[in-house]
Amino acid sequence: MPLKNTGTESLIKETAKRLFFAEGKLHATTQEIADAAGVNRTSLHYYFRSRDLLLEAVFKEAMQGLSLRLAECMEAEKPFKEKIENLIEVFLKDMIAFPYQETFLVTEINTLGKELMGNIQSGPIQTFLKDVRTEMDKGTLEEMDPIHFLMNLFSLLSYPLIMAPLYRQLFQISVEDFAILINQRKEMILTMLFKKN
Amino acid sequence: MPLKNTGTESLIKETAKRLFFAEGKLHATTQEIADAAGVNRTSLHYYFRSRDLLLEAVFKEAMQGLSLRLAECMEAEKPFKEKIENLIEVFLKDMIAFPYQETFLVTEINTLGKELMGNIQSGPIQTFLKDVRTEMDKGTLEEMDPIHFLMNLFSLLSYPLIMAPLYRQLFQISVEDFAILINQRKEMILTMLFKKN
DNA sequence: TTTTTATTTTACAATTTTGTTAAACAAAAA
DNA sequence: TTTTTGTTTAACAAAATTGTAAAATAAAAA
Repeated sequence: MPLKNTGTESLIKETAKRLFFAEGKLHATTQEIADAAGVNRTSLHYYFRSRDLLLEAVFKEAMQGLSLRLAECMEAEKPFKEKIENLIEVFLKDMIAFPYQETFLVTEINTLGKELMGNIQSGPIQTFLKDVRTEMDKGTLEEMDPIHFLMNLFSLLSYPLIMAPLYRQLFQISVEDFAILINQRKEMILTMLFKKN
Repeated sequence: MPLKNTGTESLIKETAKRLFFAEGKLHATTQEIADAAGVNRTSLHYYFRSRDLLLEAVFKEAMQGLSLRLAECMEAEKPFKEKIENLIEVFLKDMIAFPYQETFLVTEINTLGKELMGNIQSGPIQTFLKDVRTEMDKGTLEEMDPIHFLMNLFSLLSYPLIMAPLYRQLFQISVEDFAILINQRKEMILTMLFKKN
């Protein structure tokens, strides 16, 4: 079964991801995607049959990637604090490259429905939540529902990057100065999350 | 000049806001908006001329509202900590009602361009940033760029509500349990932001 | 080489979405 | 009452977007 595999299929998918996740063009048309990929729009139908199926493929891959990244960070064989440090680095890097990935996921869930996401491994997260609880018992973390701890972590990580265009206006700062601020956030988040003493 | 003022114009605008901001239907069509409002689609053109102009109206009003809410919270005649408490209450309430408002604003900025938002009063924010700096000098707040403090505040406030559909899956919790968690966040955010001693 | 097969493109069709024109309607003014 | 004016609707037109069929192309297989 000889596939020529010109790479067009993944080119289209990656281009769609770039438009959706990196550039925030959440309602990009098939034409816009094809143009950005430098291919004929019909190729998009050849490989994905319809726009909806392309979106579904993009959605599922993103979901799977997120799930995998989470699991890898959470199951790493490291002391708790190092795990968190690594997690911050990994997700900060991802958010800088693809700030609108999560936004895409949520809005697609809202429109296409939640059936799409069966791919989530909730196991690693549940065990990690227990690790968080253990740390709280040890006294290294403030007492709270472990879910709050994780939500706080991802809030502090993601939100500023998602809302960058808005906050640059509100705070009247340049793209460069904003980038500097973002680079300071890893350390800052760590001091926010862990107890001082 | 007697206007009959049947309220249709604002009905359309409020319905659009509901779809965009509350239900997260970020690509609602004019037909969907008209149907949701229970009016003929042509009325939408009668009052707003085009879809883009309706979006522009919605965008500008939301931006103005946000700016106003911010200014009112920040300029209030209260001790700093009470200001923050009030701000959390105000914005948490708003985020519960309209979780996708900020998402809408950012994605529209990305597509329609940044020309739209001239309406922002940056003055109140700038003076408030100085207040934050003063509090840090007093020692009630952790030392950091005041912009970080504000970004942290809004991150912790907004992000969990924006990403609720995603996080409910990741954490495997029901809508009800999630709502309970959200209700705990005001107190939790306060203890995260202010120094313990 | 010819044949086969996967891929790409062209041309066209169908559907969806938006926008316009003119008529119908309803309430206040004359 | 009739007239006027603002509002709503119906019917139609235009544009944008998606989808399909078949032809052209190019690379591997025979």
